[in-house]
Amino acid sequence: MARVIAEREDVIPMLAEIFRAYGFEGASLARISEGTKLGKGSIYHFFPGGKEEMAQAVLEQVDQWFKQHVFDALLERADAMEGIKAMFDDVSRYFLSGRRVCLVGVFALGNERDRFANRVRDYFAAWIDALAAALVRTGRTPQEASALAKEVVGGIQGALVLSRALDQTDVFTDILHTLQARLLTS
Amino acid sequence: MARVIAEREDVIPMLAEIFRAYGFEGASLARISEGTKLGKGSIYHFFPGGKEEMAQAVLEQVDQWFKQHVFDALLERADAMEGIKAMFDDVSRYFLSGRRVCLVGVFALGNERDRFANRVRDYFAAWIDALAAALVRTGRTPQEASALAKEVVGGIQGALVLSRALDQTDVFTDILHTLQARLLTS
DNA sequence: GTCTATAGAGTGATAGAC
DNA sequence: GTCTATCACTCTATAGAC
Repeated sequence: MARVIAEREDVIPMLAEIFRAYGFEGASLARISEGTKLGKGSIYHFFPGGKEEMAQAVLEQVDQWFKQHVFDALLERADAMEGIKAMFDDVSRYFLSGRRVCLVGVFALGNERDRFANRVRDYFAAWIDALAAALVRTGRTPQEASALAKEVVGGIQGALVLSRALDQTDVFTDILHTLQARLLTS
Repeated sequence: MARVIAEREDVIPMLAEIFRAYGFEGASLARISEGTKLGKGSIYHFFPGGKEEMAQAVLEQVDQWFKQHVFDALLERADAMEGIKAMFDDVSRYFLSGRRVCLVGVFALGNERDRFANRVRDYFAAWIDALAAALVRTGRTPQEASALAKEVVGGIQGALVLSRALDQTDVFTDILHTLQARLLTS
């Protein structure tokens, strides 16, 4: 038995979905073992630090995904408006039009926040900074840009809460369209 | 020995803070016992249905608070604008300027949502409907009013996520001011 | 033999229910 | 307080690639 069936990298997305669904405390090793189809031995082989290390790895991967797909487009695209449009497209796809929640948002609301405070803060700070920088390039003042960026990033998190609460994905897409329209006009 | 130290009604607000802080699964009986200064026996005397009944009682009380303070002001004040202003004041006070999270929002994001789906849905639906009705009375079309109400209620939830993530209460109050300004002008 | 990925019995602690 | 189930985690034992 036992040759390479999975690698650490392959396990992280599965862990992400489990932490998303159950939070940090609710993600029991039984659920993780079931969700990854891995025995405890394999799990602790990949993550000797236990659940803490698993969550760190997941947050790290979320960070990297947003950095590559969202933040870099906002910061580096020659046309800032195009970068902002790309952000909304990527975010809508990433959150499956509201059916998937934001792991960092879930952690921010729970007592997990204290344990992962730096990562949670940095994730949102990086997003707000990147969006604000793009908005400055569209002609906003830094003050306007910062306030708008916070409103939009917060609005996206709220849209996730609301669409899940009402169980209507169109609430998520409607709010995202409204937010996008506010950034691209005036 | 054993005289009435607490009543069921007195326990509910304490339970609310525990569920807020730890979520449904994270609110262990040990934490509940410690937070309420009640033995397990007393807890099960008040809530024979266990944690499920405790959470239902808490959600019920949250519903009633919002109905009395927020929804009724929105629906019944002669001056709809005044009702909207009162909503923002009450909400800002209720959430302690962002330091306290929304219990229903926390439940909406977690797998608790399925267990309490009706209550979670009804809470947000009632809020959105009451705000939209007030906005119609300020001269908006029903379509505008509904979209704006969803954006604002979602925006408040997002402001809670963001202010906790960044650990800055002024993010919450800033976003609420922006949302309020959007409703009271144009 | 060594190394890595696997499975899972077994640990004490703690869970919720009563 | 007592119950059983489950918790996170440890440890031993395996199989196959070098």
